[in-house]
Order: sequence, then C-alpha cells, then structure tokens
Amino acid sequence: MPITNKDVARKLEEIGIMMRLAGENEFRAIAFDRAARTIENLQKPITEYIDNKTLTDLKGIGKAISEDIYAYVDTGEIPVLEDLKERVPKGLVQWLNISGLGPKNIAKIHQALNITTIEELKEKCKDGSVAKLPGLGKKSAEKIVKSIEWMEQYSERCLLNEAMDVADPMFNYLKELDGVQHISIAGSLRRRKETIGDIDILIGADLKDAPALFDAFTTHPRVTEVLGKGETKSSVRTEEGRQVDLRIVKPEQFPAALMYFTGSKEHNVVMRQRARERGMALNEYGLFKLDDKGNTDFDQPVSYSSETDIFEKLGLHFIPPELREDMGEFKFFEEHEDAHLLELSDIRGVIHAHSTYSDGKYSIREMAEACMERGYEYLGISDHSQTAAYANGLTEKRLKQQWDEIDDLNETFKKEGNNFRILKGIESDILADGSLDYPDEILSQFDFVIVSTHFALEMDHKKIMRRIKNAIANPYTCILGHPTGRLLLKREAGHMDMNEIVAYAAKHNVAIEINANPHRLDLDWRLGNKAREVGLMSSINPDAHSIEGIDDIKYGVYIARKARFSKDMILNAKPVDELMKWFKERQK
DNA sequence: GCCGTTTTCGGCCCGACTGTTTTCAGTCG
Repeated sequence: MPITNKDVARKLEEIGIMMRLAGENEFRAIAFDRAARTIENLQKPITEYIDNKTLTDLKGIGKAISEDIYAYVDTGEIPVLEDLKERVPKGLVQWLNISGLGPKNIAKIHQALNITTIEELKEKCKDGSVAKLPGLGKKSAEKIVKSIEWMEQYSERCLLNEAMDVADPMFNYLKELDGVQHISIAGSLRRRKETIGDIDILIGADLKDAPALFDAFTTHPRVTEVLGKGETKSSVRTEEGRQVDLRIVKPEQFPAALMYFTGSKEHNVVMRQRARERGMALNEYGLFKLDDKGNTDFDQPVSYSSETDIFEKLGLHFIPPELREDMGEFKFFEEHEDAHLLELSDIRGVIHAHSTYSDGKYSIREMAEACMERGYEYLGISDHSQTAAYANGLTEKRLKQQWDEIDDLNETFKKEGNNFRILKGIESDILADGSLDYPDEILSQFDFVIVSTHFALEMDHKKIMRRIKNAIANPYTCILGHPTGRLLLKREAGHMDMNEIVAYAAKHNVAIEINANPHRLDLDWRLGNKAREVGLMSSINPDAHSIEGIDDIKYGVYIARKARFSKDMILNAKPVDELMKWFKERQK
C-alpha cells in the first residue's frame, strides 16, 4: 500500500505527542505538529514531494523532518520515533485523554510510581499515592479519578446534532436573563465541526451582572456538576455528560472575545501573527498596539465594533466561522469579499431518501407530502438495491411496482395542482468488483442512480480504489453516496485515497454527495479545496429513512459551507428540470 | 525543529483558572 499524506501526518503527530510525554522541548514538539498539519492539508500526494526531493519547500518542514519522512518511506520507520517509543510506554498516550492531566504530570506520575495503565492510575489516585507527589495534592488526585470515571461513562466527543441539542436549551435560557447584552455560541459548535468536545457560550454583559449570570448558569436544572467557577469563566457538566463553558466579557470586548473563543486554535495563531506583523496584538479583549518592547500595550486599544472590523484591520474580509480552520481561508479572504456559501434556503429538493419499499419507515406518499410541507419541489426516492437483503433491497419485480406507484403519485399531484415531482432513483450497492446491482436495461430506466458501498469496506487500498473507480466510471452512475463509509466516533473511513476519488469523480461528471446524516457527514469537508480545484459537483443528501430524517439536510448544509461550497456546486439547489438535464447529460 | 526586508540566534500566541504553593507550574482553549 502506498504511503499516504495521512500516514505521514499521523507519524509526525505521534512524534509530537511522544516528545511531550518524554519531557522534551515544547517548541520542538510544536514543530512536528505544524509539519503534520501542513502535510494533512496538502492537495497533492506527498509522494510527489518525496520523489522530487522538494519536501523542504513546504511550510514547517526543514532538513530534520524531511529526513525523518525519507527514512519512513525507505524503511517504514523513523529513528526518532523508535527512540521515543523505547523511552515512553505506549499506555501513557491514553492518559492524555484524561481532562486536567497533561504531559508534565503524566511523566511525573509514571516515573514516581512506575505505572502505565489508566486502571493503575485510578488505583494510585484512590490509595493516596498520587496526592503525595510534589506539585500534586488531594484535589488533583480526585479530579483525575473523576475524569477517568467520566471517560468510562461517556465518549470524549459527541456528534454535531447531539451538541446542538445540549447547547440550544442552555442558550435559549441564558439569552433571556437580565443583563445579557450580547450572546453567542462559540467554539467548534459555531464552526460546525462534525464532532464536538465542549460547548462554548459567550456573553457580553456589564461585569456587575456577571456573578448573577454565573449563578444562573451553574444552577440550571440540566447541570449535574460544576467543574469550575471564576469571575469571567465557569464550566459545568450537563446530564448528557457534556461540558459547557460560559464566559462573560464586557460588551465592548464581545467581538474580539467571540473571535477568540470561536477559534480554531490554528486559525487564531495565524490571526495573532498577522496582528504582530502589523504592529498590533490580538487577544480576547481586543486589538492593541504593541509598545517599543513588542509587548501588548493595553493603554493603546485599536477600536473596532464587530468581527468584520477586526478582520479588516488585519487585511481580511469577514471570514465565516465555518471556514476558520487555517485551511486556505486567509489567502481566499485577502482577495475575496464573500465566498457565497450555500444556504439552507438554496436547497430546492430532496435526493436520497428511503421508503417502505426498502428499509424506510414511511410510504413514498408520506415522504413526498413531508417534503411538500417543507417547501421542497421534488423528492428523489432511492431505496436499496437487491443485494442489500438486510435492508429489504428491491428485486426487479418490486422495482416495477415502485415505478408504477411513483407514476400514479406524480399524476395525482399534477391533477391536484401541486407543483411537485417524485424522481425514480436507486441506491445501488457497489458490488465487490465495482459493478452495480442491476443489469444495464434496468439501470437505464432510473431518473438517477446513487452508488454506495455497504459491505466489505475493509478491503485493502488497491482493491477498494479499483472497486469505487469502476462504480464511478459506470455510465449510469450519477452520484457516489457516503464515499468512505465512515460512522463518526464509531467506524473509521475505508482505506481509500479520497483526493484521488474526488478528482476521478469530477473527471467522469459524477457528483459525490455530502451525506447529511449526522453520523456520516461524508464527503468530509476537508476535501473542499480539492473538490473546488477539480470542479466536483455535490448534493446535500439526507439519506432519510423517516420523515424526521429529511431535516438532517441542515447538517449537510453546515458541512457544505465548511467545505466552502457555493450553490452552483450543489445538485439539489437546482430546479427539477435542470437537475433532470444534469442527470441525462451524465448518463449520455 | 523551524524560521528570517528587524533576526542565521533567539524567539516561537496568550490569558484564565486551579491547585499547590507562598510566587508559580500545569492545563486548557
């Protein structure tokens, strides 16, 4: 299997983590983090840079790291990493997931007590050994036990929709309280990441009102534990097991603080560097001039009244929160005022939905009526194909029944004066060799064909690439469904090279859906740059198995925005005639 | 370990909170 960008990035990341645990210079570790990020975000395969010996042209990769990468390609090993592995026991890496415990104390506890597993750590916290160590105490030990117990019960991150279900009621409760002048969700939730750790909420209020607001926050009925409570920040755990942080800043500081707490960390680092290059310092309180020693001069604030103002002072147009990941947004918004991101209101119809013909909960008619109620103009039904027996996949005979029913329904809608249309589609399994699940004479009768893998996802790289490419090249294929088969927080993506698949699909005029189910959100937004470069079309598909599932479209729109997709790249932002034309052109 | 029209050496983003300390280290975001 060839070396992928992800392989190299993971190795470098691992080195950074191990270095911290080994107590090495922090900045040396940061250098490896940076190099890993650069490689992860590359749109070309790293092998090109390796073959041309141009690795050091990349930002953050110098002589030493380039040699590490060459060694990895040649031998499969990196000497510095092998050396670290000898010194740092494997189990310690897991300890980093314990909130409140960092590399320094991990090294200290490991060395003093000679333990490596989380179970041993929990024991040693309970029997008082950890509390006796210098710099640690009873409270530290208790905190570690609590964190471990929390980890045992809940996973560290949750899905975007779950986070919104926790955040929305809290937000709605807080915004009505006296003294709140500005309020916003911040953090990764505002950036619409596909999974969320903590939920951040920011309030702009007079400081005299802060204590009462924090009291209201920490005593909210859904709060089960108060993790911390200070003058500007409090943290709680809710009954869902999620951590919610509330910060309160003065109203005039709100825009800078919102920017700061929205992140991402990587985006903020670049923002601060840009501020420094312009003789200013940016922090959560605002923008300030630097004094002659290069320190932040809090007596010399630079005035602003919105996030837009701050961006402008740093030579940028407003960057939508979804794009603040240091994934090319700086270059884009230096030059462009607006990315014209897709809006939920741009979506005109639903593609990829299931009915009782396969494993959906509702009839075609019920699904169609639900779409009409929501203002959509069409519904592309795509039940499972025959191989998906577990999902009641359609035999050719039952397909014909479904087509008759759709024809009847469309006629009825027309008679009733409804400007609504059901399209005949299928979600065809991609068989092991990449062929589709019906003969051509059947495939040719669909309005559109979605192709998806549902089994044998763990094939090796070469096989799965051939399988998917075969499916894309099939002249009847219109859309590739949930391309990697990943289930967020549950199942890893398959071993495919998605940069290559995106390019291959674009070349064959096949769209790749953004599966809007919050468990999938696949195509991944990180492929947005590649997709735009090669002119890929996409579609925001709910993969709805029920009426409620249709509303998942909003999560797909969030991800499309995060990928910096505009309306013209999205199939179901087209009116039905244009959409049908696109399908026909593709199948010609 | 990386980087440089201020720099090839000396920085590298920065402040709040907590707990363990009597002035600061560790962690987090």
